[in-house]
Amino acid sequence: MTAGSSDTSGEIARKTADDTGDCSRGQFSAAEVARIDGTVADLLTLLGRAHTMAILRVFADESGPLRFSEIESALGISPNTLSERLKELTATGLLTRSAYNEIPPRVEYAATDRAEALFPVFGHLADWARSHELDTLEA
Amino acid sequence: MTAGSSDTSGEIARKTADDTGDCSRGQFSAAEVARIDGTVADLLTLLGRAHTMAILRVFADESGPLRFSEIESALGISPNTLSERLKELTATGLLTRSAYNEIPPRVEYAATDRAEALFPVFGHLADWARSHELDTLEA
DNA sequence: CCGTATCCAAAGAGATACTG
DNA sequence: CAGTATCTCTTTGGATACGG
Repeated sequence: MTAGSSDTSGEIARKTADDTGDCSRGQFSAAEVARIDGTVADLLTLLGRAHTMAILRVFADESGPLRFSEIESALGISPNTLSERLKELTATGLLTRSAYNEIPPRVEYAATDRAEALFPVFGHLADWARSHELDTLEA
Repeated sequence: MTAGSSDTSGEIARKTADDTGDCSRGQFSAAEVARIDGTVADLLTLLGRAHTMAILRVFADESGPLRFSEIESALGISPNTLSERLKELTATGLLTRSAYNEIPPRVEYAATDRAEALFPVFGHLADWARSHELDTLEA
């Protein structure tokens, strides 16, 4: 990581002053940009999947570890779907999984700092949605 | 769906209040938050679809109107898929479509201010991806 | 309690051919 | 040139039942 999250915030604050989002371009090689581009696309694909945002929002709301059944009953989704989402989110390092060998067995999921670093972006998206007042977003 | 969640957006904003000094957040009704939440989720679903990010990146790169065949050959995707994405993007107000009755016919697509306002968020996502150096994002 | 296995229905995306 | 019409293959998500 670079000099910490403060420089990221600074870059974010500068925002649209000069152009339309090629703040990553110019100082990075084409391959670098392509790799980051793919990463962002993959992330958006994951976030776009059913219930992923809802799951993350539950974690942002509770700001503490959650158990499988808690999320399941909070969202009302089938266990296999929830299991897949949790696997994906732990695989990308957005959630951690802690299993305790107890009876009854207990497994706790918690949001990582990666996820916490991502939450502000959701805030920016919410700002965007609010300021532009979309109403035709339904396909 | 998502019964029980109240002011999720406000919580997110408070936890990470070090962001770009953007507009006020925290005092919105549950219905308001729910609407914005759905809008953001819909947006992410759209952005997560195949080629959507690539299409928008082409527009961010060229910063000018583009024709159907230009995008088609630039990305190498089938015309029906591209047609769907363009319809979705124009429906959400991210692109405009201008048809000219000429021979040969000419149609130009251009990014709207909504899209331009969205590009910085992509920059934030890129910053996030870079600072956290994801490598396990592939499903 | 925490999942996995299996099956099924629906949506997504590409290839190809064709029209105004 | 700018799409649309089919067709097909794959991916995804849910219901249900069962196992550690």
